Amino acid sequence: MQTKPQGVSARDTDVAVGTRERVVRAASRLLQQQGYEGTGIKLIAREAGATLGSVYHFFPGGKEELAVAAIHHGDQEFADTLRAGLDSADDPAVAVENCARRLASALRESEWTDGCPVTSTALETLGRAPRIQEACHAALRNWQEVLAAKFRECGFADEDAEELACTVLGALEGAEVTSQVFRSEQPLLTAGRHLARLVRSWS
Amino acid sequence: MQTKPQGVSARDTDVAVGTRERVVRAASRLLQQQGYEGTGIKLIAREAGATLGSVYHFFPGGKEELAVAAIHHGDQEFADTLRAGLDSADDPAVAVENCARRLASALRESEWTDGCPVTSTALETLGRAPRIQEACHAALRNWQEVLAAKFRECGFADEDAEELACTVLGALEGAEVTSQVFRSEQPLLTAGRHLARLVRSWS
DNA sequence: TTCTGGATAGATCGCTCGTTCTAGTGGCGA
DNA sequence: TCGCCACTAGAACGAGCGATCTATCCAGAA
Repeated sequence: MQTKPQGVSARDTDVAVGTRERVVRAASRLLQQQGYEGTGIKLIAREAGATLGSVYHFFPGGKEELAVAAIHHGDQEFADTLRAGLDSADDPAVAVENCARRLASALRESEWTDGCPVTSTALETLGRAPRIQEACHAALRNWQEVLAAKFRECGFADEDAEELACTVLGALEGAEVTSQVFRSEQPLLTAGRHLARLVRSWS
Repeated sequence: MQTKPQGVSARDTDVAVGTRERVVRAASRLLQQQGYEGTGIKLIAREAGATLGSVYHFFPGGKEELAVAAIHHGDQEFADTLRAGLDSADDPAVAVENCARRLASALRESEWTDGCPVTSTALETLGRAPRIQEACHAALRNWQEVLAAKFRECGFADEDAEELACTVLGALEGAEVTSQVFRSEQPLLTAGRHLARLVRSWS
């Protein structure tokens, strides 16, 4: 058990949350915003209200092990967001469009910084950090499965559901990047509308 | 005028190409593969068969100025790829699917490393390097315009063409990232098929 | 031939990186 | 009460970063 966190004014300080969890949350947020190479361990520790010693105590594998844990965290968080959006409507086309709308709102509210939690890290570490790649792969698979489950529930054949989930997730991610660069909700909202049209073309 | 490049065995060495161009090409490739923070100026110089002095001679603005030039280079290269793919068929749906196929082949042949030349850099520098963001923004706009022109040629209304171009580009980029992480052509090929279906839904 | 300035060359600077190391703290079971 | 151990704390290390600097090279103008 950690002693009480007496960090002064760190952004992720939360008295009810243990040091390890605070570090993972800070790492997840910073990786999302600045990527793997651009994020230093010392900054993560400072933002989490922890010290370097604590970070290496919980993650003896260093930066790579911490990144893997952070990606798993972002994985589950994004999956929850996705599920919440999909549950907002029975019709799969409407549900997908609602997902896009929610992502757009969240993006604008974060000043266009909080996009997909793994894209940046995944691209930077391609072919150079297998553990991290594996975590990113698992995250994408997980999100595709969340989408595929919704489509199957709505009567899509297994293969159609799987493939559609792959395309919808990819399109949402691509539109999210576009929205971030353009600093506009429009690309995500347009993608949502077009994806709804695509989904409807099966019925 | 530069003297003859006498770099020994650098990858981008090409006797017919000036030092500045070799540096830009190497920078573009490395930014694409490892992102902005992960790519050192010294490595760029080495890969280009140039020295640090030459790099700072041509790019007194340092790493940021070099990155902007590299992104403009990747911008035009990718636009050419896109145009070539779109010119391969009159039917816009077939053309888009062909684009996806070509991107998938190129990706596999590069061992899944050569994806979109700006995504990684764009995400890493969000809100922290305005010049670079501007270059990425211009690149995305340029590629969207290439797609929109094709759609207009094929009889789409201006607004439909613009919006469809936005979604198609985003979907291709997202599918490309997915293909890179999965080390498989399938996500790009599936996205191509679905995008063709979407395009056809207008006719 | 001499001069000039674009281009090359690489040593060097201050800084930050990821990591390691030792010391210290405090709650809890024996 | 004592000892243990999970945890905190931060100084220190070598390596590599981006950037600066001086020295040199060499084609073509004068």
